[in-house]
Amino acid sequence: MKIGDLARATGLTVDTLRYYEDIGLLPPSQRDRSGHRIYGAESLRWLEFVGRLKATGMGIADMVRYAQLRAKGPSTNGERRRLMEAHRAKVALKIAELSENLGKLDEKIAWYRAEESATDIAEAAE
Amino acid sequence: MKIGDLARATGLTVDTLRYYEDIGLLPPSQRDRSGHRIYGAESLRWLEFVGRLKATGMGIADMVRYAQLRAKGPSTNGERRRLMEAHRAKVALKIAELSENLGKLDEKIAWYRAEESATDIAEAAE
DNA sequence: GCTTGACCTGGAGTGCACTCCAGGGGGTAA
DNA sequence: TTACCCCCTGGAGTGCACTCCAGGTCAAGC
Repeated sequence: MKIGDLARATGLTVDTLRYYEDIGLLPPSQRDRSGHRIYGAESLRWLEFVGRLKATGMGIADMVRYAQLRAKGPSTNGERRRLMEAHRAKVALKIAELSENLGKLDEKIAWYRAEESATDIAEAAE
Repeated sequence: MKIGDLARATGLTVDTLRYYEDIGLLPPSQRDRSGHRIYGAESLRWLEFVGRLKATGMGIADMVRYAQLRAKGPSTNGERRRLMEAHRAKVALKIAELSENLGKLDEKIAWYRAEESATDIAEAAE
């Protein structure tokens, strides 16, 4: 799989993939004899995982830290688990915050609806 | 209330408040005779609302749009309600996405725990 | 009367996460 | 063989949301 294929498969751009490699978020890939990057299925799986971390609000620096531990092998499992647990707690908090704010938004929308009804009635009475 | 008081009350910085005024997110305030900004309780309430929009991922440009409609008065109620409804839908989607990813994180954590248990057992057998 | 602290303005600088560009090479299809 | 598309590198540029700074005014406390 060449970089363009991986880009299509992940929804990222070719530029983003090269950027991820630069900063150490994507391990340096194999190259074919003309210097083009070649990727396997494991790159796709890793980027899907990275996408989930990103979707849950993890910053690049933290993801790179995780990637570095992963590159060191199974001896870092404990530390990686602790990172995931800490991140899980943040995500749970974020969900709680969003849910609370969703309630406030609903109140606001209900208020607007009530205002509009009041206006409609006032207009109907004219 | 002076700008420093409002900053303390909202948790924003003085710089951020002046920036919000510059871009039209905070209506221009009254000034005292030496040119210092003076705010009332309604500024605090507005900024709390803005904070909720921000916490739910609304960008500055959209918040400014909403602020402009608000400044135009009740005739824009319908449009403001529609903006809130559109935003509510995005927030609900975001919550669903986060919840799904929380599940995946839990699976990952469970996997690490299982690996660690396996390692413990192997070590105990040595 | 002088220092201190909060405030003012306009503009430059920061951090993040990309995104784009110039200048060049390689493989294949008409 | 020429046109086209994808790939390469190093480096500059972008958009967002602030954040900081220089140089200055003003009111209050010691």
